Amino acid sequence: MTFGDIEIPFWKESGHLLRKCRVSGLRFWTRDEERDTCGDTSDDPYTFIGNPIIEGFDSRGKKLKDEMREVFLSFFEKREHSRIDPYPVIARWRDDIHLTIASIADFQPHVTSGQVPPPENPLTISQPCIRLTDVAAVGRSGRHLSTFEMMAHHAFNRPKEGNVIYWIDQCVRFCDELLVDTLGIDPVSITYVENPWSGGGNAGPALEVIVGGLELATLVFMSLEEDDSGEIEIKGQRYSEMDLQIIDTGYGLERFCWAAAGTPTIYEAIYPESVNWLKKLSGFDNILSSMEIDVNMDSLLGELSRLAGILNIDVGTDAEELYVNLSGRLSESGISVTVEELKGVTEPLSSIYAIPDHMHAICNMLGDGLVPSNSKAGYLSRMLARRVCRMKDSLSIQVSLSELAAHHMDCNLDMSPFAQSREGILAILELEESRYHEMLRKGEAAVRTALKETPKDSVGVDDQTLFRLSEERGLNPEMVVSIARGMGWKNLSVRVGFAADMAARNAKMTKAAAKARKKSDIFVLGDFGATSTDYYGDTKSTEFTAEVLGCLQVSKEQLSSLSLSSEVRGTPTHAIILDRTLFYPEGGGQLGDQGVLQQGGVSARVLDTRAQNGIVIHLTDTGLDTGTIRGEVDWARRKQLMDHHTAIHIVGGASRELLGPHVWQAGSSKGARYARLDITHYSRLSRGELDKIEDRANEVVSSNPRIEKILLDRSEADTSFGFEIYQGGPPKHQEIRIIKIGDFDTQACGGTHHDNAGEVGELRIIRSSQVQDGVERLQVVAGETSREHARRQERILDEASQTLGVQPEDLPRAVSRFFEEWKSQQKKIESLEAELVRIRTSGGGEEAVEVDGVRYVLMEVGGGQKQMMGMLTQLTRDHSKPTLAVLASRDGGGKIIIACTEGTIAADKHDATEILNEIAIHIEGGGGGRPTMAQGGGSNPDGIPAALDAARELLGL
RNA sequence: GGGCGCUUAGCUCAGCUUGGAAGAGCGCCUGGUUUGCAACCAGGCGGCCGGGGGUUCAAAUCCCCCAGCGUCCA
Repeated sequence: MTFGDIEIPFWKESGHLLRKCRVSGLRFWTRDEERDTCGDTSDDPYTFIGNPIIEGFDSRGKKLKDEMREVFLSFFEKREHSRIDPYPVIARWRDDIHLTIASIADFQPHVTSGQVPPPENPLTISQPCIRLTDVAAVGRSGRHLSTFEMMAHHAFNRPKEGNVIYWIDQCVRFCDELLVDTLGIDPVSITYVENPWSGGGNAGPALEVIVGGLELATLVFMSLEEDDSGEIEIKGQRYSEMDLQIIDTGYGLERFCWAAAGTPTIYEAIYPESVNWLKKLSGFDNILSSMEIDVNMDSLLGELSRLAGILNIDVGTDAEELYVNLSGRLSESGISVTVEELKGVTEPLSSIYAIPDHMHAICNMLGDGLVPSNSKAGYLSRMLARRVCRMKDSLSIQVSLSELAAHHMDCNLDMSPFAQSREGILAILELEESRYHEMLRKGEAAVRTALKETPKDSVGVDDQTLFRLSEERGLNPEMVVSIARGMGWKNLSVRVGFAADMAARNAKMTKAAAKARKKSDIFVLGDFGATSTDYYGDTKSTEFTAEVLGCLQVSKEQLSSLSLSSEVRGTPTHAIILDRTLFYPEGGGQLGDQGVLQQGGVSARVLDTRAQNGIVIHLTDTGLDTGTIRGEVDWARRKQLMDHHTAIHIVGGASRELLGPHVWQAGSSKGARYARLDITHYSRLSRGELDKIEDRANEVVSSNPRIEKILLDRSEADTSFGFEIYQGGPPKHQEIRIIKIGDFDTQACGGTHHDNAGEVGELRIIRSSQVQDGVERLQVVAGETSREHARRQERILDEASQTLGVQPEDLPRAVSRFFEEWKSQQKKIESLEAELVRIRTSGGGEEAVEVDGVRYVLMEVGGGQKQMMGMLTQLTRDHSKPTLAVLASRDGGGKIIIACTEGTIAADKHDATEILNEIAIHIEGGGGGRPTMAQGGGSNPDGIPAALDAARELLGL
């Protein structure tokens, strides 16, 4: 028996036969003696369209989903599974993915690695998931969705400890019983296909459950983990058995609904209200009747679904290519439509189908408190919102994005589990749509500029231009072409294959970027045990004795990878490891402690403190021997760090309270001199809003609530406080340290905090800036730093107002008056200079000599380059007086400008650049320009007369 | 997290590749034309070319840093 083969008693008991698929070559189990394909191949059409394979469900849409979900969950509840609530679609407990992509994602990595026990065992859940990898196929394929619910039953077994809930045989029995007995599916139509699964560091045998050409579920028996010395090899990676053996199943709720509804596409089964509404709004029926296609619509759509499912639409698949393909395949099935007709029907239809799917994803994401942004998870929601905007534009639908959302929430969503309010979602989407329109508006100018060199009758745009417009301006090729057509490039189109090339280009760039990424431990720490972290015991104690376990030299490479903060004074030479410490190592955005370690007569300054794998590293300026030391933490600095850290929690809580549940911590940093907090928010913050947050935060400080520090088990922390506690990022340990500031704010945090909020004293939000779209950075000072900040501000004001001789409160008015005066004086100087130029050049002067019809003016003048330019213009503008002018000034190291009247005999006879190059040596400089106008400068102003003499000589004057 | 782009007149943007007197359209002001409006004609006002450093005789233009804004990918 090879890996992936599944031999269980159930097969025999239930009359299943083992077959090998003649198309895919995979082994599968079936009750159908005649069957020779596994069910999920290009030879297995959907059989349920117009002919549901699951009976007894008359409803559609949300009601159908609710009923189907309930059947599933209660089925497993009756079989000893505990039902648990779904997790958010934003996977904030993980740092490797942004979105929840499967039910098992809820339990990765902490539960699946065995660190933390599952919340229930066995359990059943229906987890909303979002996957954007196939987003281009949504609406086109008839079955792809970006948002779906993965219904699941999970069991976590520890066979080595004799703790087995159930394994493969029982799992398949549950599945089969659900499909046949509860949902009434014809047992003969079910196939179980063996197809081992691997991903995310784990692997195991798996069964795909296929009915009517549709994969309804996947049963994964996760039993292996990556291990380079493991015995089992899958796809080039070696694996070994892991202690935890996990039943990981996934039943596609929407697919069950589709199979029960038998509609032409999955979208009509789950979003019927939205599809009908959008059809009406876009006048889709009129489009159809005007085309006079002689084909039954439902059978065309059913056929399209079937074919699209088989034709394997991937990201980057070219729509054009697909159409040609589809049209060909349709005619094989006896449906005759041209590519153009097909497009006319399916282009609008694919948008009508995709919009509700995308809205579902958007509402779920925003409901979980996500803020659209231009990076990370926020970007995903923006991308979907922009796709919807484009699609509704192409359908010429006159409703706003937020109206679409309102309709979607009314028909398809239960808003009660969400953190974000309905109004909040609508407000965010209105902003998103206005941003989209702003981008389009700016895009027009970008397209015009980019196509400047392109002839109006071109049929294509070069690839580079399209790549750039897409990456820099957010204009995809179709948008570029449609904008350009509106501006006169009537024949433009996107070349076939471009979309695929662009996807390939992105994939290549991503791959290159991923290669560059790498992170590793800075210090080699060998066998040192974890340091006892005594700083948690009493955050106020500063003196301790400890044993030196080791002392390492700090190398140059280590120093540079440490990237020390600017608050570190001096350069660490040694890394000292103790058995216990009161020095808090940099972590959770709080900088490391400083202080001294004393041993006998030797005193080592601790410049910074770090931690690596639980071992605290004291970075010092002197080495110490093994033995006892006495340590002292710099209390003034620690107090300031604690002030800032506690203040940041309070400001975060106040922001969330005042701005809304979408406010999450996106990063933070706490030093002794200042602290900053990055929060997610969808618009810039006004000073007024900052004041309100500051006031609220100070209110909390002065009400002086107790700050509790609670140690909890991971799963206990999750259930009692929710994911909101992970503001600082995904938890990394099984034991969670909770910082609870009265009833005001609760967060998981490893930092040092006061025991009472009042110890912060006072805090101020100095300013806010935007880190990226959707993330605001608040600069906070607290305690002594806050007072120091106020004093510094006053000093600045005093200094400035003394210089101007005004009272500080008059400063703004005085400054703007001075600025205005300065500008108008600049104007006056300019006009006076022009006047001077007129005077100096009007007479022609004694410097002017006329030879052979050319007037020569050589003179030394005062003033700068600009003034000389003005003179030259005066001298050489008059075509009736051909002139060669050489002006020189001692300004700034010496300047020479030479010009002749263009288009006259003066220009024919002389080359200004040549003359300049000949004479510039006298001022030790150089220069250049056009034959009719040259300018240069040098570093020897006293050479000016010599230069002018040289010019006279050169010109034979 | 990894890229790319933008910042020039009140507004929308050229100019930057290849350094050499800061531009266009719209708006605004004055005058003309018109019964009036719209339109048109002539003229004018309006610029720390985002900030700081560097290279250069010379920087809106080339290089570096900072700030603000936009955008793509994961």
